[in-house]
Amino acid sequence: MKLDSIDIRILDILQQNAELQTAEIAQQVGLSTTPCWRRIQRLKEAGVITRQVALLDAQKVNVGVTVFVSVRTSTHSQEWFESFKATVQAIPEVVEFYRMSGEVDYLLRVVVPDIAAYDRVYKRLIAGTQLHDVSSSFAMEELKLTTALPLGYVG
Amino acid sequence: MKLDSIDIRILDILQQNAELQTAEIAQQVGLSTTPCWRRIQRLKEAGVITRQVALLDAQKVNVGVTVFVSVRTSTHSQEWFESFKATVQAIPEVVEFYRMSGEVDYLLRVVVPDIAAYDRVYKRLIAGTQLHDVSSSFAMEELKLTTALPLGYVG
DNA sequence: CTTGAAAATCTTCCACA
DNA sequence: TGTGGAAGATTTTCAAG
Repeated sequence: MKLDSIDIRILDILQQNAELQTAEIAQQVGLSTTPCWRRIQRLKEAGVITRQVALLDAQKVNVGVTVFVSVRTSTHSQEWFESFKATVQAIPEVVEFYRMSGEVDYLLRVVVPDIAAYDRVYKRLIAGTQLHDVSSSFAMEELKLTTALPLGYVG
Repeated sequence: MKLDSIDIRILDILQQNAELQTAEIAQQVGLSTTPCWRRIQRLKEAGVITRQVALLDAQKVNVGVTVFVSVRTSTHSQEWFESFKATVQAIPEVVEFYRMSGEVDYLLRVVVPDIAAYDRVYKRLIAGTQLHDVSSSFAMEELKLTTALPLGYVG
């Protein structure tokens, strides 16, 4: 799908705040509401906008601690991978999970209330699947965390 | 702020999909629309719900490549930190940025279209600030990535 | 908390330039 | 593409049980 500069501005706005009404967005991009509404519709249908969600304050829901977990494994069978993947995906404290290139095989971001809770997640991780090496790093300070993707590479 | 089990179910729903109308959410949690609407309002005012955003398809906006960047530094002055922080926060390709405990001082998640684009971000990172050691790992596969926080620790 | 309903606001779509 | 407006939904507020 082709996106012009107005589409990009609309996406930029919606990535910051999806509660704005169509008329207000239209005004900000210099359109009247109908064509703006049509563009947003098109962006959703094309799957550029995948969904709209509420973001919560991590402190206020008591998961203020972020831990990055690096996993190295020796087993590389498909069967093992499927089982490990399913285990990890089912843990709600794991909010990100990647297969990596380089030294580390997998990288996870885990959010928990405290170290004790992390330890329980850790035990759940290593239970069941053979992991060669698991190393945890704690985030001391969150300097930036955004869901807004950069839009400079579109088109 | 105290959250009961109905609030938690409402948050769970809104974390998945913030487009649902109040009446539908009310039905799902077994309430009529008025009290459900009031709860959502309260959750926003209390700052539990911080905002509502549109999520985009990373492939479709041409930033399908995720890179994790580990930064080690020798300079630890406040002045240096402020300057580094400002530099990094201003780079839109950096979507996450943490100060870490342990071996690595900072960890960044960067999204770009390809390796060449990453190299430009990399150069921008090391320009200006003295970095002792910068190591990049590429994500080969995104196994899980969610904005939904676990709600098992509330209350 | 529930129901029911009124008022204000938005979204959605139509006809037309 | 764009504009303006009509029709239909929704949100938001209120009174009363």
